[in-house]
Amino acid sequence: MTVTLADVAARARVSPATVSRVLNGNYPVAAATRDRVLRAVAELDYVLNGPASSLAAATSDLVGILVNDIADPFFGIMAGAVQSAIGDAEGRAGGEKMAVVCNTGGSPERELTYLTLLQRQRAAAVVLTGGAVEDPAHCEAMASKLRRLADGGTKIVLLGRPPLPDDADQDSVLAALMFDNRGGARRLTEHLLKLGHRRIGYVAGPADRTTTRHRLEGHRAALAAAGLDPVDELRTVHGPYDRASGYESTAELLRRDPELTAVLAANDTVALGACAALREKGLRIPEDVSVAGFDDLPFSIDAVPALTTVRLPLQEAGARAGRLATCGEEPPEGGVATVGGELMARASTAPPRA
Amino acid sequence: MTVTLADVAARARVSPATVSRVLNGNYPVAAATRDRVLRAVAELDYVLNGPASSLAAATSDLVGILVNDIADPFFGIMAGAVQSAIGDAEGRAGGEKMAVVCNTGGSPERELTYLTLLQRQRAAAVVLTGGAVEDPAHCEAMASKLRRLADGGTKIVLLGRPPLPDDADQDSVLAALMFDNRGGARRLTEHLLKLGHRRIGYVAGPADRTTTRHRLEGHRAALAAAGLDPVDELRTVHGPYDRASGYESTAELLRRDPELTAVLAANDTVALGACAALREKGLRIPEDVSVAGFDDLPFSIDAVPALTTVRLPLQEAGARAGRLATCGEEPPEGGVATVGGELMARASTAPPRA
DNA sequence: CTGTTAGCGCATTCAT
DNA sequence: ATGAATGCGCTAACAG
Repeated sequence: MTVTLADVAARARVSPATVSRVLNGNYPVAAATRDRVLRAVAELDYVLNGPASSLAAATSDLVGILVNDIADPFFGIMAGAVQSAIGDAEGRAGGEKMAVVCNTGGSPERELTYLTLLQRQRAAAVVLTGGAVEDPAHCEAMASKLRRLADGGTKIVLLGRPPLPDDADQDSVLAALMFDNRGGARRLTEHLLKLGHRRIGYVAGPADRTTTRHRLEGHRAALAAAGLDPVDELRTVHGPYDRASGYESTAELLRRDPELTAVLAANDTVALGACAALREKGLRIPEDVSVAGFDDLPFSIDAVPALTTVRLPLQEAGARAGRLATCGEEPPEGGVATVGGELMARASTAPPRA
Repeated sequence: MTVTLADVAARARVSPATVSRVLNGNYPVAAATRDRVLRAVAELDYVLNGPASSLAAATSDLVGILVNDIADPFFGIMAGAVQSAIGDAEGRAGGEKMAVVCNTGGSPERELTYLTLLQRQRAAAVVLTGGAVEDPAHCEAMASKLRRLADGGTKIVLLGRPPLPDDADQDSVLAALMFDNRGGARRLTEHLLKLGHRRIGYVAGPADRTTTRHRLEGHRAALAAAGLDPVDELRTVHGPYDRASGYESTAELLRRDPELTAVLAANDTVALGACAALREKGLRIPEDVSVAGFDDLPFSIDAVPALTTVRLPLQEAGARAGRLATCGEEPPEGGVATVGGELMARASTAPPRA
């Protein structure tokens, strides 16, 4: 019923091995033979059996991309860039790697599950995007899972996530590309301080995420440098990285300190929710309250007023991660690189009212 | 080196067949034996070899989700919903299907390439999301590719895409869930007409997409019903489904007719670009020009003014597609179902100036 | 440059 | 309820 490589071989009057060789293109084959084989492939409408091929070769052309939230452009942009880089990397027809994105929904369990599934498929590489959960038990589980994946030949790349705490574990990852969340948040806060703000509320992400912690640390470092109380719990509220959290947390912040003159959000999406809450209270942005986000997602420039934020090179970093995963680029010194963010000062921030 | 099923069998003092049976859970096994096997699996840290398993069983647990643009939440939301539905569908541990999303970037070639890759993997199901390209050659190529996939046992579900033109081809797809793009666009235009608008510009999507065509048809149907020129080419501009297109096309529309009182955009993202262009020209929304989008993505309600649009049940439709793909739900009558959109009249539309 | 040979690791008959 | 035997379709030595 189904056409196999042997059928193609018979039709082209060559051995199965030869067919395999032209299909994989990694071995010299006479041009005439190759043509004959290719013609047979076309005539029989043959499609390679992936599982059989992976079984025999002990590797597959699958590359997994793990994301926390596929509906969030922050991840979508990175995933798209990784995928493009992986597709472009291959020259020969048929030699394409298949990049597949897996949506963990931010759940540690699903993250582990997907890694197991990818391990099962003998994935060629795995790119883990976004902040990691900092729970010790989960960290350990992840580290050992990654080590086993690496032992099985899977390349591991971290994108927007810090290297594993234990150096021995980190050895199993090819490279970690992290964003300068601390620096970005610090510059954002400094920008606000320079404008004259002293009562700044902070809508943070989920408490147990590295991204959340780093951004918060940067924010607090700037406050401390300005002689303000760096750990003013009154002015920090945690919540998910979504619009609703921005809305609710901002309302809460306002309740705690009605005199707030600025709200810093964990990311742009949260900032949008913050704006909505502020506006609903009759507060103008930036005249009454300044607002800033993080990431500079495409919609941020179209917010009204345009959102002050920190631009992260998601596209470039994603592409680089893709090249690293397919060995199209040398890993950075020590396997870790930090890519910076750029402060985009726009209309949503201004000096506080007098 | 790598632990195989045979190793587990040896450790558990049973035959490989028994191990296979407890792992797949589709065969009676004594509780005591099962425990012994599971313990051995845990102790040896065994992970099933996917390719080998797929080869022997002639099927895999991969489900492909094709999207036009993974960075666009329109697709992200659907993909996430499909993925959740697929994950939830499975009861037994280890029996998880692996949903993988493939980013075609809107390119017909990449769409075909991914389908071949999925065919190669003997995917259990494929969900094709978003509008289709209407080029006849590509349609034919797609139809034959889908038929071969279906012949190989892969379930095909169309999500937000019309059934294949040829009934014989459509037989190979399990179900087509389409959005009522025509009806939604028509209601949107009627809303504008009722407000008193007569000079309405339309920023359409790429010319060769079904979604584009249907939305445009709905718009024109409403115009015709109101006695206006339905095919006023002067007031229609095509472009990609992105912000830049909305920006540029709106500028063009304004150039053609500076007296425009409303701009209808192909989707919400495009509408945001349209707003930016309008604002830059010093035009107020909605006092000078009304604007409306389509889809009701999460950010639309936070636009200023809040965007009038048509809400599509992306989440629900995605979940349903996922259930259909995993046979967790009966296909609709005739294999085709249309899900409606809801007009969300918000602040970005108002009567034209007098 | 091409053919021959031997598994890759598992699911599945068929026995028992 | 369990074991033994067979082959899924392909790649990778090894010859020639």
